[in-house]
Amino acid sequence: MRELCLPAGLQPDEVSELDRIIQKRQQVRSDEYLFHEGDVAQAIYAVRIGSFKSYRVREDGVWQIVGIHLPGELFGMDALADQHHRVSVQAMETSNVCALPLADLAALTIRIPSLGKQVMRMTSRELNTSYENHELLGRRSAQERVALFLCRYTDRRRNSGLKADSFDMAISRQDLANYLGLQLETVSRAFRQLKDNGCITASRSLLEIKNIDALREAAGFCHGKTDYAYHH
Amino acid sequence: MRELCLPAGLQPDEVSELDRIIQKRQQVRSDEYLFHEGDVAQAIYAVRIGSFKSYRVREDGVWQIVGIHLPGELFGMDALADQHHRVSVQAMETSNVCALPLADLAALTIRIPSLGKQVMRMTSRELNTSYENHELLGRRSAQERVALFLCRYTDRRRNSGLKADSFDMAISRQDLANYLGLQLETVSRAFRQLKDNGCITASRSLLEIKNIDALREAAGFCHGKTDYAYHH
DNA sequence: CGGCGGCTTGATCCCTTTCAACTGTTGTGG
DNA sequence: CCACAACAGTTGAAAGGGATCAAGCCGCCG
Repeated sequence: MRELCLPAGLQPDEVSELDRIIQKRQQVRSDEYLFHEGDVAQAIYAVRIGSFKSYRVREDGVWQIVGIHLPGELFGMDALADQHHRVSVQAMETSNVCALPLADLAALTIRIPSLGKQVMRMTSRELNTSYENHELLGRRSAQERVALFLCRYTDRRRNSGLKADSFDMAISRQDLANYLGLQLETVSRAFRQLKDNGCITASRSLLEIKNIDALREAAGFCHGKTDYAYHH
Repeated sequence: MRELCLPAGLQPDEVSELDRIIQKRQQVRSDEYLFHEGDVAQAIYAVRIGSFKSYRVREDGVWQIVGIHLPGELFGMDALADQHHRVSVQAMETSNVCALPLADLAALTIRIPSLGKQVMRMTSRELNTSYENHELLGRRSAQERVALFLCRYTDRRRNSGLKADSFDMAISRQDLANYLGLQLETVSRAFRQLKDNGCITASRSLLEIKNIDALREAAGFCHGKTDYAYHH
């Protein structure tokens, strides 16, 4: 956990205590599930390596990705309302997580109050991300959605300590389209336009940000920055 | 606070203690602000009477409503990540809220651990609502969006102890359209179709649910229920 | 009564979806 | 090691749904 977001704001001895209890680090292969919608919650999870998607499935089988989780981020807090998960979570690549069992969490929170606060902070952050997604889906063209997604995604990668200007997108076009409320063909066309404008280069999975300012412009920013600048 | 959701799960003496501290009940007129995006957070709020909208404003002045808050619900948790609000909140009608000052909250949470858990629960719930909104905006037609909104909205009214089959919509068509990622003309047309199908009757602000099953069908439900059945 | 704002209705246009064909990459088995 | 299958992504053409523009309606308040 040491290098992750969760312990931020804890005392060193508290981190040690946390470390002793959180021994559950699990390796997860691509496409493997951590839990399903409706499951009784066992734990919340911190991403160490890799990335995950949260999604909901309708009765008619249509699914909708509602969240993407990068290293240092927490997920599973959807179950804190009533102990039942309301999304399913699946790895998008070979990944590694820390599980923080809910049983332990309750006890720990009493001994280490700042831990509860930290979980609260991460949940609030996820809420804001979801609000931003609402805004993204609200009234934006296909190209804006894709460009804005890339802006935010690279910012989040940077926050997670990952390469942000040239990297391997673990997210398939299909998943990306789904997340952005578009068809995969539309996403493909948006990528083409962004390539033609010199904003990016992209092969199957390797993505390179060539001109971040042009990308921001395509995302509909007047000027200025993406507002992902949470200070740690 | 007594009749609200927040104290659920607290001991009677804890509720009394909470009651003593939460004296800040404020009356809010329609369109009045509680806080703005960027403000340093003073408190989180519980709706007692009325309703509120959360929204974000882009640099170019375009705004997007991302949340709606009914009696018994909490809002303002967007600021728990870094003490700064990331949405603005405005009353949609004459309303009444309890403010729970963050300064007090920290101290209280230590004395009453279940209070922290309760705030956590309500935040998780808001997160799920936002995920549901993502799903709503993702791949649904205009009519489905409006019908589904009405299903969820009436369910939430019921949970809040309000009349759910015939009531006054505090939300303007403009706001509703914005929330649902549509144009106001499109919402108007969706209403017309739902009226013609006998699902609802609607004048300027009075709304009546005439046939909930037909409404659910228009919302794209195969069968079954809206999944707002959080148990208190 | 008259005018304003919120809402409705109509006509046209445009962007995204849809359907379909094609390309290219990955990986597997002969 | 190559052939070929299978899959992910790209590109094109046509269709449809919502946006946009414009006009009209109606309830409300001065």
